[in-house]
Amino acid sequence: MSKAQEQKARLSLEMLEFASGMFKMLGHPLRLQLVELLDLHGPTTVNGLAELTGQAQPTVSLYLNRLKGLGLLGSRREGKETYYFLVHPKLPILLDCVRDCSLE
Amino acid sequence: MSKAQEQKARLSLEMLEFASGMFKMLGHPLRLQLVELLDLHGPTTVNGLAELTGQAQPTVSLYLNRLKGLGLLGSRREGKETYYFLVHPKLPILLDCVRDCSLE
DNA sequence: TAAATATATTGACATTTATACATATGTGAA
DNA sequence: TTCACATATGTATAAATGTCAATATATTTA
Repeated sequence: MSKAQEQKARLSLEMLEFASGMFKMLGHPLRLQLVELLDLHGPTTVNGLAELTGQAQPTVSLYLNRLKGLGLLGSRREGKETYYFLVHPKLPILLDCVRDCSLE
Repeated sequence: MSKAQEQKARLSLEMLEFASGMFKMLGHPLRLQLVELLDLHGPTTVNGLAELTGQAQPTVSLYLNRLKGLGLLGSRREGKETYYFLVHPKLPILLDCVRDCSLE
């Protein structure tokens, strides 16, 4: 089977569940903004993101944890601070899609 | 400003609202499956999609209308049947992202 | 150990959303 | 107009989610 045919194979129900879960997680303005800011600024602390978004710290922390739980983000602790960063390889592509849309 | 810099401009709150609304709409297994099937098969009737997904007709009709309302799908009536089809230009790109993920 | 700072967790409430079912609307053929 | 079929809409209940305040945990410094 050629590569093009492979790419157009029908998605399994399992994959649909997984992918829709991803989209659902991005289907919230603040969560999408957090991902976008991490794409622009690289690893950032919870308070840094709270200031950039103007949201309360517990709210930001909660969403960052949920994004991490789904495999979209990672985190590392440095002293008192926790830096979050993108880990899922497709996120920059999705964000570029969104940026393209905003230019049209 | 270079094209690369344009592409990395920070998204407006308006755009974040709009884009997260799109992702939210795709954040449901059946809605994502409907979009995927329309990408694979081209324009398809409501009953056709109900059979392909195994879901009840009212459920499929409801979701198709919501996808259309957000500008992701279009429809045309031919006699008794209504054909739905993709209209948003970024959907095939997003679906290819998902298909790529399922191969890794 | 105590205090200060950064982050994570919990609980309560309102709102939204999913789901299933019944039914209404619209179309073409008899 | 009446019937049969395709689609759309409405309703009710259950489940999931957002939001925010209070509080707990963890780390560093005094």
